[in-house]
Amino acid sequence: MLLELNFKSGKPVYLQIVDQIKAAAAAGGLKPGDSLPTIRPLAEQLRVNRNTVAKAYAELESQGVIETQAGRGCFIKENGPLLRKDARRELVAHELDAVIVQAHHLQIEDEELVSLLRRRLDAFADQRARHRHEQPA
Amino acid sequence: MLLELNFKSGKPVYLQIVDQIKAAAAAGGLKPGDSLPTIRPLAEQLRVNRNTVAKAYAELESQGVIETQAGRGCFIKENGPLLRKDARRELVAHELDAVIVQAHHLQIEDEELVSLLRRRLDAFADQRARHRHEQPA
Amino acid sequence: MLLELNFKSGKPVYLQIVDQIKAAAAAGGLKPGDSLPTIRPLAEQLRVNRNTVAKAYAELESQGVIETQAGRGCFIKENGPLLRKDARRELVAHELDAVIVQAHHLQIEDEELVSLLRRRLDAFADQRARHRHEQPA
Amino acid sequence: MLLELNFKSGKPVYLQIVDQIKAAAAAGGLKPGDSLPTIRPLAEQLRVNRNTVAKAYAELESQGVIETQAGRGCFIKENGPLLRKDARRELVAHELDAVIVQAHHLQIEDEELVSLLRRRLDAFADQRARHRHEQPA
DNA sequence: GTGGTCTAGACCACC
DNA sequence: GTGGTCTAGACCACG
Repeated sequence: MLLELNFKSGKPVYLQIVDQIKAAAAAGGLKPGDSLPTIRPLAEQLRVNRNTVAKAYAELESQGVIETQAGRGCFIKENGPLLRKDARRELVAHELDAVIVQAHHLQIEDEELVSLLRRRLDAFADQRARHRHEQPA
Repeated sequence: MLLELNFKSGKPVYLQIVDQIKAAAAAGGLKPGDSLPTIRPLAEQLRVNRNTVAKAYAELESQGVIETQAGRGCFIKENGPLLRKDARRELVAHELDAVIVQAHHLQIEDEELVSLLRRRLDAFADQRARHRHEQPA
Repeated sequence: MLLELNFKSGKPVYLQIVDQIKAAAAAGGLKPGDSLPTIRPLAEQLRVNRNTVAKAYAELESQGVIETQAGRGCFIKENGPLLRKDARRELVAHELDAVIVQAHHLQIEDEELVSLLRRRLDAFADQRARHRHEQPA
Repeated sequence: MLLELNFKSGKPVYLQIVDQIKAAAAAGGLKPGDSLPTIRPLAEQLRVNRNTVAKAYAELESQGVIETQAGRGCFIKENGPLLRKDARRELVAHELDAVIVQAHHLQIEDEELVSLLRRRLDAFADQRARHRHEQPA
């Protein structure tokens, strides 16, 4: 688990933490049940205030990505599907629309966008496979 | 020129204006020399504070997309530097990664994501076709 | 909108705010679109730090009860059902179980519990009716 | 004497123990003079740190519910003040209100809530019947 | 004016 | 040791 922060990006630090942990979970680097680094040491390592990390973890918990047990630590959650399929698809569709607009600005053809998506999906799948291989549990 | 604002997206309103105008310029809806609506009527139409539109125009000018001629109005400039293909692809790839992570957390399969993308692309194409039909100009 | 805090209850202040606003919304005292008191004045009135109120509002937003528009204020949301029926029922069932256990301890018969629930539901319905009557919009 | 802990509820574990023992005492499941399980086996059975059970027992003693006799064990004391019916009903009514608010936000109809309560009551009754059958003691 | 982020430091409850 | 709450005060982006 390696987090990299960019203090100049304008993106809130706590959100950078949130997104990187979500990405690690999605890529298989963090599996359900895994424990996250505890707040204080992580804050120290990242040269950030304790509360900033705490806010990131709180956000992750409210998004249902992790589970925090006061006095024990924070853990990656088993993911139970809470939203109904339609709602989930709509959320993603909304994000896709933003990408499409952006791609259109940048004069990237529709078919190229699709193939780009396939390539990135493959990259993620590879990562997950590698993680499975490294820690066959 | 039709701007659509989303007040709930969290994305700053002035940036939505900036991006949509840039998009229209990139897509050919606005051509070099075309005049933009003046601040006051546009603000009224969008139900937005005049400062917000002014800020958007200022941002566009500082990015070299438009040119304001005091007392006359604002005009689209000759198009600025277009990024190299690789760079543009990388930008979009980065955005796609974020969507992929999100889709994974929402337990949406890879293939479903691809088909969702295709469907949204089709929807956009339809829209464009309809616009061309309405304003054959 | 009148909030009353109990600083000795052990219950976090920000949660007291959250619960009272949720209750007001459920009882009809706050309707979709209504604006909430802004953070700073409310904090002053409640003799609480600004951040405490902000945390309460953030929690309300993440629960989908309110909508915050930076620079404008916070508003009660139109409620769109996000979770699917099953999941919602399960959440409530879980809370009911806790009450049942408690009632059982206190030697309150099943039938009495049901009639107690009916009485409280009626009380809420009355409140809502009164609010509708006071502000027939 | 059957204790059920919920590690995810946010409610401190030691308080869950305290409340359930108080409840059992109030309901007559534990009578004055009855002995409580000793700390170590109970901690083992509940999969909890011994300190947690010890803290619960200390709390119970300080509340005058139990009495610890060094070297012998812990016993239920002559009963403290049993709450009047009204007071007990009010406690439960207060908890029901919280559930009603929650149900309202989840858009669950009043009648559905009542039927949900009935269903959960039945489930509990079934459980009790099964327990009686298994341990006819 | 609004809300949002971050820091710093104190205190608490829990395990 | 863990996470959670609250305070106080600074700075920023937005309208």
